[in-house]
Amino acid sequence: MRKRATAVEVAKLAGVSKWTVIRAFTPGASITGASRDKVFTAANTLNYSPNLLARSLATNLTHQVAIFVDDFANPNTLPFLEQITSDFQAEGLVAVLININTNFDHVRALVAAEQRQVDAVVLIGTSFRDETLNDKRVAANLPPTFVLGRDSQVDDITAISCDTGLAMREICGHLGIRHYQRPGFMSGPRTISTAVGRRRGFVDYWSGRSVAVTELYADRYSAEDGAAAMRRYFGAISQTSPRIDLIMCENDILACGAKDVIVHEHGLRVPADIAIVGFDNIDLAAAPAYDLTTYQQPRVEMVRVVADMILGRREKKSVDLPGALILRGSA
Amino acid sequence: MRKRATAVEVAKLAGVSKWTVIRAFTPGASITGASRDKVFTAANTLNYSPNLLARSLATNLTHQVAIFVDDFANPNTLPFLEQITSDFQAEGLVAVLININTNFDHVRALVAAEQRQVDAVVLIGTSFRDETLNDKRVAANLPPTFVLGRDSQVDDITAISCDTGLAMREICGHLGIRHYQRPGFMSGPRTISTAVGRRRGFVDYWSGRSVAVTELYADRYSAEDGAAAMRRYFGAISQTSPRIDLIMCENDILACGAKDVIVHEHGLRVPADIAIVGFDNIDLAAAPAYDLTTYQQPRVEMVRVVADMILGRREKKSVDLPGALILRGSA
DNA sequence: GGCAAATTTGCTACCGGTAGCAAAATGGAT
DNA sequence: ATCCATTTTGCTACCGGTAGCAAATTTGCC
Repeated sequence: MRKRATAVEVAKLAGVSKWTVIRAFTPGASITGASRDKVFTAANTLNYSPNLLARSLATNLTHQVAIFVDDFANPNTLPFLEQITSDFQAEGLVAVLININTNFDHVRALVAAEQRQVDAVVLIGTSFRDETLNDKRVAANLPPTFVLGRDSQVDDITAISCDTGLAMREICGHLGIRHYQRPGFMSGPRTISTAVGRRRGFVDYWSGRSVAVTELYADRYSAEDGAAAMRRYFGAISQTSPRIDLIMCENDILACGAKDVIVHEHGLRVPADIAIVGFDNIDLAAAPAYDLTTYQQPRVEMVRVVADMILGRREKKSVDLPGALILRGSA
Repeated sequence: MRKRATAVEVAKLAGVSKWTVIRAFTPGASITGASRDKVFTAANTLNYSPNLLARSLATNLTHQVAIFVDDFANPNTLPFLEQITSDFQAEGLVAVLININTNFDHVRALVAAEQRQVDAVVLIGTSFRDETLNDKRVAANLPPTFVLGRDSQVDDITAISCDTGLAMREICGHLGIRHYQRPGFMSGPRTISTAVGRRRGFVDYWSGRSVAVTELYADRYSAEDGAAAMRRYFGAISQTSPRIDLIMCENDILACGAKDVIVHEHGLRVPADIAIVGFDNIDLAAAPAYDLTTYQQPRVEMVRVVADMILGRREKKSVDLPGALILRGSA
């Protein structure tokens, strides 16, 4: 790799001082058209553009945002990444993607993010344990931090999420009309608060009508784990007890796994024997094979809100945004 | 956000010079255990860790790698991102995710990457136009650049890909045994060279046996576009002409779209009426609803090779790595 | 043309590290 | 205790920008 030209070299070629070069590249700086032109032609021949590393060091602003993802199994992650990178780039921000896994825990990730002086941290993915957010080292010295698509119990962390209460009222309102009798809810790992929010909304609706909800738990958010949870349920119920006639899943990928087992392993009809509802509206949910009734998070708005908060155009304050019920054949 | 402590502040607290602090944080530096301890306790109370921005500026090494993605519709992107971030983080590298789209073209992306002084650029996703790789501005001043999962016609760009020739021989060998007669191949946009590689391998196999291959083209890599291409095919053939009995798709997501149309819109049986083969082995391909015979790219090895090349542990030279045929019910 | 005001340009100091040399401290042998 | 070799520590200069002040230049006005 050839060494990049610096402002000093451009200055020499253009016959000005390096500060004039800098000014030519600083919008709104005080500089005459003539010198700007001289600088630009020189910069062009040398293929110069300012070194953002040096700029960041001096300004204490990197325009880099760390995106923490711990849920690569969930296809919903990808459209969120697309939306984030696209919106951020339009604002001059760049996304540093950090994978939280067993080899690289949240503490290492936070240290890495801080060391690179990111302007903000955005957590996406549902599997963050609550303890993660409560970690002392987290609270200590953190750039502005946001969680997408789940609640935050931690003051310093701003949650931008889908209005779960509203979502569940809309979903259950629709289901109620269909007169389902024996609802079940499948959530992911028990410690995780997204689950809590969605499950609570669902359970509350039914307990308001004195109906108990059967609870299923998947180990992680993946189709296989959703299928496994469903199999455990079928294995546990006796022929005597009445089967659930409706399963609401915490997200689509669990719902897909559940549907695979319901249809292909038990030959049941959806929604006649068991209705299924998911959450997130992943691409797969629209496939004829799944045809899932689900709920679309307001992804575009959520990301815009985060961007606005990072750029200081909007107060950092947790918000719930309304999503949209997507009616399909499964419920 | 509280201001981070600097080496000078730690030095003051520890009663040493800032260079001693730096040395305490430099593996292999010449420093006594005693002063290292003093420094570490001081650093601990101040929550200090070195500013990597400043380090990068001084060393001309950022340990940041730009990942260019232009194919967020393809679910295969996500496991690649997972593998890359995971492997890179283990090596002390960090991934800067850059979304190439109509608002942010490859030239802007390259400028952004250069300005941030990334150590390398990795292109993933299939939709990069060949012109992208040939762009003059690209060749000019580029950090080491790699393409994952496709060929490179450009010398400066190292291609790490799945051995397409081998893959097609394995796939077609399996198909040949089943005695399919009228093969079709569905590829993505015509300009893209991944398609060329896979299609050529497939077409060559059949032309070796004097069988013509019907060619279908999808506009982009998504299930919808795969479905649309399939519909166009069904719309175009007359009842008289014999239908294809096998469709090989350039990747799984196209294959899924194709299967949806074949099964749900035309009521045909897979593989009895039409066999389907995909490529990539995305999660979805394993779902009972799709049950797709496909080909697994050697993702882990590919990413390790890229990491080795970036870190200078291996010569930068295009390689083809062997993948694995995944036999399922669709062919 | 002269002069004050406004604009443009150049300058020093700084962001927080690193490289590599010089000075100081330590250790071992006599 | 002395001397020399070795290790440790401190220092200057630098990476490529930015901030903000001072000097130089241009402009507007009479």
